[in-house]
Amino acid sequence: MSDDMHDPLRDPGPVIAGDTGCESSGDGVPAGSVQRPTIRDIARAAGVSVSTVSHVLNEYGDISAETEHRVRQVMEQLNYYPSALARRLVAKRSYVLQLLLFAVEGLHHPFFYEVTCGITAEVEKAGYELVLSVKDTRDRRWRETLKRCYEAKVEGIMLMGTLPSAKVLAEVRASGIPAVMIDIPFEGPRVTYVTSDNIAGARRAAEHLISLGHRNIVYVDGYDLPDEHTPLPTISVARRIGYEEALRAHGIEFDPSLVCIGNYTQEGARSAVRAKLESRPDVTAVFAISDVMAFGAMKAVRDLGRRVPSDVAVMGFDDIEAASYVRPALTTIKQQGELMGRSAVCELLRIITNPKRSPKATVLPAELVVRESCGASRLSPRFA
Amino acid sequence: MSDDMHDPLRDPGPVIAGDTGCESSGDGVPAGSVQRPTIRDIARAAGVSVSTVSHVLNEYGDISAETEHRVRQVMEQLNYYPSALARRLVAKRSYVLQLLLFAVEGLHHPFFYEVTCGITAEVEKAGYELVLSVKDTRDRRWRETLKRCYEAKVEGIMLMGTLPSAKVLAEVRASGIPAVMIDIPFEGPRVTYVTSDNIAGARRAAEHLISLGHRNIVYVDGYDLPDEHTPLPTISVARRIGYEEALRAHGIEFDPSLVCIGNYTQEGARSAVRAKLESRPDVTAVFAISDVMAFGAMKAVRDLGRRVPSDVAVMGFDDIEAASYVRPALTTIKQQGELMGRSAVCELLRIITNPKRSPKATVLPAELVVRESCGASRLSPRFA
DNA sequence: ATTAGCGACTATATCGTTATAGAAACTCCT
DNA sequence: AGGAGTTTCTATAACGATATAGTCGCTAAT
Repeated sequence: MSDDMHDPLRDPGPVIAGDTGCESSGDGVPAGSVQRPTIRDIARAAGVSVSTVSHVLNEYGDISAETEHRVRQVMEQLNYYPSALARRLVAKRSYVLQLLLFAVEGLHHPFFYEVTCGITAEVEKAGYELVLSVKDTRDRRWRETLKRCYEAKVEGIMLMGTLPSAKVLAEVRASGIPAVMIDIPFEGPRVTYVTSDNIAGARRAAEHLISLGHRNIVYVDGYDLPDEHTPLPTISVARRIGYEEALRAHGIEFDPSLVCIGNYTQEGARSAVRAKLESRPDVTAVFAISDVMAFGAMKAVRDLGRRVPSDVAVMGFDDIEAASYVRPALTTIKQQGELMGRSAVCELLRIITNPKRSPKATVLPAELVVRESCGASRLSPRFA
Repeated sequence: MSDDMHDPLRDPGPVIAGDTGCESSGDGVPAGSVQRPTIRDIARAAGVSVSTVSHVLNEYGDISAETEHRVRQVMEQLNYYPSALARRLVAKRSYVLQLLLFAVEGLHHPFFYEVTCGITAEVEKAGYELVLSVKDTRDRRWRETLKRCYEAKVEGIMLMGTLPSAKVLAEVRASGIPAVMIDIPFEGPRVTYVTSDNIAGARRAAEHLISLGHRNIVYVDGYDLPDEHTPLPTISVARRIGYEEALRAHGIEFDPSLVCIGNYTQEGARSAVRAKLESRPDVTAVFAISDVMAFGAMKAVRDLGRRVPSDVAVMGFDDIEAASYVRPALTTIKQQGELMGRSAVCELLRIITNPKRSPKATVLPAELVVRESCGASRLSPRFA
C-alpha cells in the first residue's frame, strides 16, 4: 500500500452529511495557477523565431533536422503545451460539440447513459471535445445554455431527453449550428435526427402482446408537458402510433381510456397503472414506453395482489441493463443506445464538414427481446 | 402535429443496422459556418469604438444611457454574441472543468451516471463548462487525454472509475492542475478526493450479515489490475478493510479463499461466485462490492438451484436504482452518488479559487439499506 | 555573369476580446 | 481665468497562437 493512501484512508477527515455548502460564484480568481511557457518562451530558449517553433509544431517540413531537434528538446524541458485557446481563435474553430440533455427530476434514465457513452467514444475519436450539460426539463432557463453555445462557438449540438418546449428545437434550427436530435424527429437545413424505429418497435411490442391473446392493453405514456401548446415530436407520439397501428391491424379498437401517464418514473407509473388496473379489471397486459415505467407497472400489479405475467403481462421499451436483472425478467424492445450515440456524432460531423450535403436522418432497428414478463400465450398452443 | 415531424416520422429513411460507418478524421473544414459579427462590427454599426462596446458588455458603468442603449440595440439586431474563446484568451482562464471517467468494457455502471448528474448541476451553477471524457480502462492512451487537458488549460480535473494505472494519479498531481478524485483516496498539494465512507460501509455490510448468523461470507472484489505493480488506492482496498474489520471484531478469522474477482460486471461475478459456491458448500452469504456484481451473485445462486436469501444471502454496495427493482430486492450499502458529484465540484472550485487553503478530503456516509436479499436472522430471534 | 529555384528561416498582421492609460468636454471651485 | 475633478468615450497593446509573404544564402541553369 502506498504512503499516499494509508493516511487518508484511515483518517477520513470531516464527514459531510447533507448539503454541499457550496455557493461559489465562479468569479473568483484562478490564482496560483502556474504560468505555463508560451511559444515565445520556446523560441527565445531555442534561439529561433516564433514562426520556426510554429512550423515545428505543425510539421511544415521546412525546418532542418538539427533545428527541429533543438526546438523539440526545449519544448520538452520547459514542459510546453501549445494553447488550444489561441489555436482555436486563429483557426476560427472551437472543436467543441455540445450534448444537451433534458430530463426530469432524478435524471435517472439509464438509457441516456448508454447513449452518452457512445457519444464520448466517437467524439474523442474525431479529435473533438464534448461539453456535457444536463438540465431539468422544468427549468425555464434553457436559453442561457444555448447562449453559451453561441458564445463558445460550439460546432455542433446534440439534444436528448424530454425537451421543455418545442421552442428549443426552433431556436436551435434558427441558430444555424449543425445539430442532431436524439430520438426527436426534427429536421432543418443543418439539422437532423437519430432515432430508434419507435413506430415499428411499439408495433412489435403490441403485436407480441396481441399474439399472446391480450386485447385490453394499458398504454403507459411518458411525460405530460406542463403548459405547452406547440406539439413536440416525441418518442411518446411515435410509439403511440405503433401501438395503435398494431391494434388496428388486428381489428382491435383503440380505447383512449386505457392510456395513462407515468412521467417516465417508476413511482409515477406505479400509481397510474394501479389506478388503471383497479378501474379496469378486464385489463390483462400493460405496455410501458420505458423499462423504468415497466418496473413501476410490475410493482403496481403486485400491489394489487396479482401476478406477473400470469395475471397481467408487462412489456417495456429500452432494454436497459436492469431489464435482465428483475424477476420476472422484462420482455422489452431493445434500443441500441450506444450505437445511437455513435451515429449521432458521425452524422453531426458530416453536417459540420460537408455543408452541401443535406443531412440524413438515421433510424435504428428496435427489436423485441422476449424474456419472462409477458409469459406465454393465453390462447391454445396452435395460436401462439 | 407540426409539419416538421410528420414526414420524417412516417418515412424513416435508411435503416442502419451495424456499424456507424464513420471514419471522419476531424480535420475537415468547418465550412459553411456563418460568419458571426465581432465586437468591431458592433462598434462600427453603433458609431462607437470597440472599447465602448466592451465597456457596455462588461458593465463598466461609464457609458451614458443613450449610448449604451444604442449599442445594445445594434447587438440585438446583428445577433451578436461575444466570443468566449477570445475572452478566455485574454483572461488566461478556460472556465473548463474536465471529468475523466475510466471504465471497463460496457461502461454500464449506473452509479457513475448519478455522480455525473450531480457534477453537471454544480458545474453549471458556478458558470463553468464540463468536458466529459470516457475512456476504457484498458486503453493505454490516457496520456493523450491528459495532454488535451494541458493544452485546453483545463482549470480542474475530476477522476472517476477504475484507473488504468497509478501513474495517472502521479501525473495529475505533478501537473499542478487542481484535481478531485472521486472514490479514490489520493491527495497532493492541490489534489484531494471525495469518497463514500467505504470502510464503514463495508463494515456495516459485513456486520449485518454476521448479525444474521453468517460466518462464511464470500467477498466479491471488483477489478483485478492487469499487469500493474504500483498499488492503486481503490474502493476495492477500502471495502476489503471494512470487511476484515467486521470479521475480526466478531472473532471470525479472515479466510482468503473466500475472496473472488467479479470484474465489476454481472457475468464476471456470476461465474466467479458460482465457482466459489460449488467448491465451498459451507458458504451462506455473499458480499459483492457493487450492486451489479450482487445481481450476478444472485443469478449464480439460482444457477445452482439454491435460493436467495433462504439458502444464500446476498449483499451489494452502491444502492443503484435497480437495487429496488430486482426480486428479492437487494439489501445494500447506499452511496450518495449525486451528492458525491456535487461535493467534488465544490471542493474543486475551492482549490481553484483559493490556492492558500490546503484541500480537504470529503467522506460521505455510506448507510445500510435493508431490503430482502439477506432475509432475516438464522439465529434465534433473541440474537437478531 | 545573371537569374531562377530551392532550402531554411523570419517579420508581421491577424484572430476577437479586455486592460491600461489617456483624451476631450464639461462642471465646479477659488 | 485657471486648474481640479467628472463624465464619457477612445487608442493601443496585450493574450498565444497561425498565416502570409517575405529574406537570405546557396546551387544550378542559361
